[in-house]
Amino acid sequence: MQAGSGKRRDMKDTPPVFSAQRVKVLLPLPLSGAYDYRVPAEIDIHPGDFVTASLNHRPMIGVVWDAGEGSEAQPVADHRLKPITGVLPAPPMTPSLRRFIDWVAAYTLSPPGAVLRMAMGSTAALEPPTQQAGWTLAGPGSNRQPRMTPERQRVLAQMQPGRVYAGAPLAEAAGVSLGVLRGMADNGLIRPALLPHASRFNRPDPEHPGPKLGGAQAEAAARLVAKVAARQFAVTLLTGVTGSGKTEVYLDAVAEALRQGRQALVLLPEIALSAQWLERFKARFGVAPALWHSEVTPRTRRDTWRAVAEGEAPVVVGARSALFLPFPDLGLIIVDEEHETAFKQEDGVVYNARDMAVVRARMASASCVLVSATPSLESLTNAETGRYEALDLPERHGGASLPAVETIDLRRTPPERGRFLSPPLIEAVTATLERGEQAMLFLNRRGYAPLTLCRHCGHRMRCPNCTAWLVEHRARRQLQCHHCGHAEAPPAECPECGTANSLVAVGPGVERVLEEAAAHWPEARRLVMASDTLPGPAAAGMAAQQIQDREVDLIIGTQIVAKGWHFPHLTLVGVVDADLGLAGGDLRAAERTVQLLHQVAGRAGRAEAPGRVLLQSFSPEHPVMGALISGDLDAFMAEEAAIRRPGHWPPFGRLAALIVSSEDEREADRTARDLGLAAPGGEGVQVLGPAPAPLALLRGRHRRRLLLKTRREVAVQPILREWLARVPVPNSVRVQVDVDPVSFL
DNA sequence: AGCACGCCGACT
DNA sequence: GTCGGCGTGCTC
Repeated sequence: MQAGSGKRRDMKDTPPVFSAQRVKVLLPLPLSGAYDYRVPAEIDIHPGDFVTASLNHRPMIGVVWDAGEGSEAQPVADHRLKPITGVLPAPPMTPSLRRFIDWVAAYTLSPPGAVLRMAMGSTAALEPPTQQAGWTLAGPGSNRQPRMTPERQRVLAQMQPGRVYAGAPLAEAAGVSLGVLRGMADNGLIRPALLPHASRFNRPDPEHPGPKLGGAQAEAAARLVAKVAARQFAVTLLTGVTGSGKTEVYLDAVAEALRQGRQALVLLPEIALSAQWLERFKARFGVAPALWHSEVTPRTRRDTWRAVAEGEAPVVVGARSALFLPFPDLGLIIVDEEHETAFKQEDGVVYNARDMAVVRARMASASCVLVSATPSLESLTNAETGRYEALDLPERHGGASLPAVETIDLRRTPPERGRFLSPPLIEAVTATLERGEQAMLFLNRRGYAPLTLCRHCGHRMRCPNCTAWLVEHRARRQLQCHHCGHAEAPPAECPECGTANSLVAVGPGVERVLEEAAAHWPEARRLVMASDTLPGPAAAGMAAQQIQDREVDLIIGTQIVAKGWHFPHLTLVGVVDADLGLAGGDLRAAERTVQLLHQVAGRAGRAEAPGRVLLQSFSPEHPVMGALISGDLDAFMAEEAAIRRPGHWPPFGRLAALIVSSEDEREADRTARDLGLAAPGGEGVQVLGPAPAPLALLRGRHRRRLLLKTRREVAVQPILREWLARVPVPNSVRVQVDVDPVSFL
């Protein structure tokens, strides 16, 4: 064929998917849409290609996007178009992922480029893979006769012709130093070579002998396997009490995805705390899966992204951002602990990974499984209406019984003054420790005390940047704000009235419970589990191991102890403040408290010994306590539904929040008021606010909230778009849109 | 996201 | 007189 103009003629003859000379390129920046670029004649372009082009005289990597339906209001004139400068040697982004990005952008009202940025992992991932240097046998051709030492012989014994070996493992296997290898190369015994594209991702073996599944488990697993084998979009809600073996059931579905030659993604709310989960995966498949979360190093990140795109990583376990990885053929998405609010991303693109997982599965014709012992009302409602299939595992695996839950009425049996453990709880812990069993005290509050107060003038130590008290961390001799980074040393005298030694700690945190525990049980080996005492996955995994190995008698922990750990020797859980999550006007406060405390309770008594759970409460008659005592969460959730349905609160209606924030309080107020005056209305549409956000001051920004509430059948996005377009927002003010808010802060 | 362009304080 | 502070605004 001819080159040059001939090539151009060929391109013009191809079906006009989009113009031969002009393509839309989406750049990973928060721009309003894709930009047009010129395609040079010598470059072959396809939708989804990763391309380089310059933006504002800077080289950028973007993705060739499909031609939009409507043209831009003012398209850039042909002669002003910049050219595409190259196509990167990476697998093109699949139509399924491109549609997903567009969908998420439209749903969350985010610029598509901001969503694309999440899907690009890092731009370094798009460069060709690095190749590692190694050694191979020199083979015939060298007629020299180098000296053959025992070291050198051991090296040669490790090597087969035609294979390339990495230096360090080879030297180690032969029991020699790297210098020996270098010397052998100098003598022509071996020569340097590039290692083949290293696959650091082992292929999990679906037929690896895993744990045997019981009757109900086997049945549920068969249902999930059938769904995956159908290669169609479907959503299943898998529920079952703690210890019923949900993980093993859905790992069977993962195995089926592997047999189908498709990929599987497992989303966990906090991957950093998943050491025990990974062990179960290895027990089932023989190898570890690929990991994806914010703490993965850039190098591994890049290799993982690449391996996913090339189909080399068949199973990925990750945090919510893994949802945007470039799977070429995704067959299954598992969302474990689907009720967890950690799936909601609150900054940048505000999205809920649990909900978006369903969307991604739909676009990939994949199966999606939502898993929880305490499912959200959203998912339960979807199961009830038949949108999701419901599968339930009713019993604890291996015949273990659920723990007995009781309340301790703090009005009748209060702790001693200035203490937080009531006599019945102290007695129960003592008895448990005397039997040689483990006990746990749960309090969802880090630090020593949530409030520091001047007993002389009543001054409270508060954060200069946020509407929040400073939390005392006594071990670090600090007062910390848990919302921004602010920390200061505890002052010797009250900053307000100047009285010395007048500041007192009010209320408990885990550190203070530890102090009290040390006084009651000085002999017990105590361990605090909180996000600030267990920095990172390794520390959390080690702590769990210590507990399993009975090197700890008493665990004192915040909510991280609720996260799916298996503590076989733990028989007593004491909840220091069961009322804690119920304060504040949050729509989901009761639901979340039940979920959290039920999960904590589930840590007790998993093995042979039955468990006992004691809830310290000032309102033991509260429905939340009733639900925990009876264990009938279904009835509790039905009651929640009955409360929310008449007012069209989620999931029986839709919500979107507007957070107006500015460093200038008056500007924030004015914009919030303008938005309120321009509020949309009509059938089934209501706007609440503006009102100061519960954190009216956060990181130095004044915040106001408006809430759009609509009937379920109303789409909120067009309403929001028109609303925001009507109101001018000054540059100093930011308006953040949160569709389906889960937090009311 | 960068990186320019733009108007007001302390230096050779 | 300039060097430079980072506030607004554009990038096909």
